[in-house]
Amino acid sequence: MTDMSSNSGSGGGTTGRIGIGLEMDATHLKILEVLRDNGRVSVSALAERVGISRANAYTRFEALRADGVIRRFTAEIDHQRTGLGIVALIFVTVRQQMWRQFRAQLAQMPEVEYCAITTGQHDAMIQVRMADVAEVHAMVTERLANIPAVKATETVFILDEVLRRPYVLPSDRDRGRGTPRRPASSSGASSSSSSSAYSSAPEPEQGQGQGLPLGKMRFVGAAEGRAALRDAT
Amino acid sequence: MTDMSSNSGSGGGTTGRIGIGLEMDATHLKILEVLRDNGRVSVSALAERVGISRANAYTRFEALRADGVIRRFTAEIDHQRTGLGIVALIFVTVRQQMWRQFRAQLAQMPEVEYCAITTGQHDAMIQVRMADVAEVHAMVTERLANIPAVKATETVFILDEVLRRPYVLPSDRDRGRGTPRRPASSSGASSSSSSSAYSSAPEPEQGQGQGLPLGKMRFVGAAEGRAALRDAT
DNA sequence: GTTGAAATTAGTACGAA
DNA sequence: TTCGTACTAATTTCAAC
Repeated sequence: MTDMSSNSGSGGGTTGRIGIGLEMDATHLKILEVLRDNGRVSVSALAERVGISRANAYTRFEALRADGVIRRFTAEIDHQRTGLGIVALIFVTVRQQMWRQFRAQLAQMPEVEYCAITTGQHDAMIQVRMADVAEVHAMVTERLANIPAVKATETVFILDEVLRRPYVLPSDRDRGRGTPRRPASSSGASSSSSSSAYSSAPEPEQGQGQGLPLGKMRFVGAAEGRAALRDAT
Repeated sequence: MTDMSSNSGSGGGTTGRIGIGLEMDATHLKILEVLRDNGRVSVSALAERVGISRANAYTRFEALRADGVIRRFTAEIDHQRTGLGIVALIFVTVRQQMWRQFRAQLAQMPEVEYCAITTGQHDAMIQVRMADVAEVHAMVTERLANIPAVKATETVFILDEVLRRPYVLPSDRDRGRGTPRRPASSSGASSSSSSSAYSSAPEPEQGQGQGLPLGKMRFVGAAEGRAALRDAT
């Protein structure tokens, strides 16, 4: 369920083109904010909290839903309680031109909570939630390994989930600290946007000092990482 | 908001102890299933879909909420439409014994959607959602770099989010394929559980054949990865 | 885009199985 | 525990402003 491959005919999905058919004004964002914290509020209460009339709230609520800005409503649950307390990230290297098969196989695995195509050393990251560590091992070696599209995997375990917000909104950054970067509205993307591969090699462990801003930072592009995997792994 | 550090006094958060104060039977799981797909269903409709009386549905619904199995209800939104179409993963190496500070700084960053402490090469993974690539760059170099607890970062971009399920339930695996691993109920964890660090060095790029199940798989433990980072990076 | 009233539905409290 | 029913309170819908 919830197959998000709609925004990706073949490759680049995350290229911003916002506000198709619905102008995202401040009121709409405020509605989303309320709905993020409490997805079960009545539209009446929603109207009150946002500061608009009920009829207006109904109209906007339905518009957001119909336009697809709101995909669905869901419950956030405590996975410890349901017995799926082990979380793991599986980084997958996919054989080229077998993406379609990889995607198809993925849809058959209900224990996968999240899967994203990434730049960098690996091609995809999968997040799974399991009852214990042995199950993760079984999943990786028995199920993922049997997919021909999967060339290699690398698994790390999540020891603690520090932060888990339902989602981020453009209006959030205006609150955090005094860093309002963008007006958060209107049309096209701004400033520099060299689509995805963003590489800049760092100095190899120089200084190790306290607060050196740059130099310790790495933006791993697709080509660089894949070469490194071939040589060093 | 939504600080999940409650289940982690210091380190190991994801160690399963389920069903405290509430017996998770099949009915409860079915309720969660319905609520995952539609968090706004009325309790009446919920009762009908689960196959119990309304009174019972109210009781169980409230019990799940009060017991913390259901944390909150939220809306799933289309980030393209809100103007935050760029997603990035930032892998962070944290200076030892500066975790508390790292966590505190993280709470101050509203653009962070998810943060998990991981085993492997890095110490933590942060997921951010931004308007464009430049913003990610600014966030990493200007904000993360200024946190003394942050020793190094590695950023990859998400090209496409293939799958994004609200959450996984134990009952899901019984549907996917014929692999019902566990009865999904009752008390303690089972079988082998060597808490977290799970290491097993692979053959260094042998064969590269089509369907070799093992050997291509890597379980990266904490110690191994950190040593590799110190030497090779 | 807003307010007000009717119709419907949701939430609560009880007793019975 | 769970179910069924009746009562109360709220929400949604629809109208006119």
